[in-house]
Amino acid sequence: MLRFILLGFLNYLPLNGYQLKMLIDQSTGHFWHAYHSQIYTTLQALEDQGLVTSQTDESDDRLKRRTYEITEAGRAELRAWLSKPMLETAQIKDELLVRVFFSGQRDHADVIDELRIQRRLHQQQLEAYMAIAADHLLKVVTPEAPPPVASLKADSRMWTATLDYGIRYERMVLEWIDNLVNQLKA
Amino acid sequence: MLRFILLGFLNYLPLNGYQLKMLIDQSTGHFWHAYHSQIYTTLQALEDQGLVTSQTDESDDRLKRRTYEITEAGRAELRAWLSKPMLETAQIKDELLVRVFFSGQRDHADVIDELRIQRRLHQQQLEAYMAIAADHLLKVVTPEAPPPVASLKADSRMWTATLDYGIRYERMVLEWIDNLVNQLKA
DNA sequence: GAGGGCATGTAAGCCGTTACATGATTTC
DNA sequence: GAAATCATGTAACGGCTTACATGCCCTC
Repeated sequence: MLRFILLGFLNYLPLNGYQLKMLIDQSTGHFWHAYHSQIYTTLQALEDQGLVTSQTDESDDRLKRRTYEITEAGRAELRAWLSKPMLETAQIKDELLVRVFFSGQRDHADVIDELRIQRRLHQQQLEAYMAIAADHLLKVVTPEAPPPVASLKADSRMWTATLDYGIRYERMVLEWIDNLVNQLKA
Repeated sequence: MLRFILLGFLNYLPLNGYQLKMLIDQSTGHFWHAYHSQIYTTLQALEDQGLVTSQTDESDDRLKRRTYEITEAGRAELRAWLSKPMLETAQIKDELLVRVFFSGQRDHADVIDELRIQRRLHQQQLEAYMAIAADHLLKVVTPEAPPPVASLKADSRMWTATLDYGIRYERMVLEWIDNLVNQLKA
């Protein structure tokens, strides 16, 4: 999965591993996070498969900075992946729900405490999402240059859609927690 | 994680691997699924650690049926896990969101088609959740006997809470998809 | 006797997590 | 000169997925 995220970003412009990590943390990481270790190894794998090329920037400094560029094969791979629609839904994996499921015999007060911790965290996440301006992402991808791709507007709309998902998700969780806490207090 | 799910169920009553698989599929599997291969190997690991014991039923047939029972150490392990509250939120991992994120350059019609497939699947899941009566789970766990644990009522409430989560989640996703489809059509 | 449900296992491989490890540049 | 940020890697491990493999029992 991460391979497609990397190809997806490199499809916009050449980037190094560190920049990819930053981009992911601020965008796709909210629904598919990755550690830098995995990013570097996956980039290596993509290069071995000829889907990206890399070059060390010798020009301006002695920093071992490696910039990755997508190849035509890489773009084809990305397009092929996108063209095959998902036919199942994503599986939820949420430890909190497992904990709640088996919390029947726990002290209600303890369960409520835990739910309140979660509530605070989700509240923070909601606020973080709402603070992200829609065009913020545009700025991240294109620091001080005009868009390298013709219509980043269509992309921007999709980015906003995933942000919208995050907001709806966090609101839903907050409502669920509030509802459950109230029930447990009664 | 699966270890705690297994301990959680075995904390109610002794079960074999197959029964655990069935129970998971119908309950916790909605937020933490598991393949039978992992269930059997994890049960073996739990036994090696003295958290469960097993015995082959020789009594009535030649079927190699192995029933697992939780030990006192197992109950302690489960209690210890439950008593330590989660301090982070679960990470979402949703391929659909990754796909949407990078779908800016795709044909809108194709994206809409894909979203409609997802809509149908989520609609079905929502209906499945709503069809599950709250006491259904009670029946699954205690087929034709009185509850082995004093108050399964408290547990039942928690099970219902996770089911409620599922319903809220599916509704949220449906609304998000409808909203996005409408936007893409405009 | 064919198919579906009951029942249990092994093994390879992939992906992701955690930890270890290093070093330059920039800012206070 | 200390701390934060930029920048890149390796390695061990654990958990999950996929595939392979087997065999009984019951119903049609």
